Amino acid sequence: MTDERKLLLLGLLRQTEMHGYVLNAHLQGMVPISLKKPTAYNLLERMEQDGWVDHREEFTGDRSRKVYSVTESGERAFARLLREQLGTYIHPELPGLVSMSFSDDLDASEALDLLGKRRAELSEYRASLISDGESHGDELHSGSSYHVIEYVRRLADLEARFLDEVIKGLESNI
Amino acid sequence: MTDERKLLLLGLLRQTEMHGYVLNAHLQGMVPISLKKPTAYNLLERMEQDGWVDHREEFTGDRSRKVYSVTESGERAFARLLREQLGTYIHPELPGLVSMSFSDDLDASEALDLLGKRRAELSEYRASLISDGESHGDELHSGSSYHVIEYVRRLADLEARFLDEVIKGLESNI
DNA sequence: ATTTGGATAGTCAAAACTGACTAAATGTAG
DNA sequence: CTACATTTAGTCAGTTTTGACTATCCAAAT
Repeated sequence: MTDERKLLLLGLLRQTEMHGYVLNAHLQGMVPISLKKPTAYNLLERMEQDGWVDHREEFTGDRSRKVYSVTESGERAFARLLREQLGTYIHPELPGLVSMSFSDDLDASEALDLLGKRRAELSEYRASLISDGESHGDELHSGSSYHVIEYVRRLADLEARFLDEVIKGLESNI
Repeated sequence: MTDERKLLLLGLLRQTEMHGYVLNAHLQGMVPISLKKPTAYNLLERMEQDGWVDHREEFTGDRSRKVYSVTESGERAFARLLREQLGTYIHPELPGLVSMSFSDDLDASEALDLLGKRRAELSEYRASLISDGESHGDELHSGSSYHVIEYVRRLADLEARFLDEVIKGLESNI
């Protein structure tokens, strides 16, 4: 997923130049993709080597920070990556299904307990999506973002229904 | 996701001892999780170092293969991992959403083209799930597997609806 | 009998990712 | 004003993952 991460960084930097830490702040809690701090710094370095981004040193008081911005070449790379990725379907990995597949190796009552815990965690996550309401994530808010946010919600609901069905199935043969 | 991969390998080996290549055959096309050959070999090695699995050399004609099986300690590890993972919700990464979020940086007609291509690829994937019908993946077929398979289908349908909505949205403001 | 092509079995070097760490600046409670 | 916690900014070493490669075996075609 390197390319998707690069696209994300370029897309954010294109809107506002910023330094690594701010970028990171934007990334924490960004729903669709995970990009940890060290990865972000690493990608910035590599994109700088490729001439996609550029940085100037900024001094706040004594301390220097690297403020990154996108170059011409980076703009072209952004467009290319965007085209590439927009036109390609990649099907998501679904963590947690393996254990579910083996759940019959536990006795039903214990499996139920555990799935109940999982279900609670899912509810919590789902709730965090609701409470965000419209104010979610400031970034990525042009046009189709509404659809994206709605999609993330529906996916959570689908997961919930799925879990509930599995739980019901287990309950019936306890 | 190392732990989930380990759980998968242990779960398969518990059912039938086998050597790396067979394992790999089972893994290719297994829907929920991706586990490439070198990763599988690497995990087997590490789990052997931890005493979770064991192997004997088997000679077919001239050639030797390592046939792996799960040890006592591996059984315990399996149970522990299973409990851990069954009781934990991990929310999936959703590749492809970043580019969708930036789709407005292309003009609508081009974005539509590209999303059309993506949509076609999704359809193809969805169709491959249907055609598998009941015969899918032999492994992981106890109890809740029906739910898992059904869930994978519904997810694909949700993705399709989502894409269609985005496409419709773009069409309306072309 | 030999070449060709695919299935089988695995290895390795390189890339990608992240947990844990450092260290400076900035509050902030006493 | 000073000790302590928190935020800001970044680095690094280690683990994990994988693309690409090697090499053997078998079956069928030539």
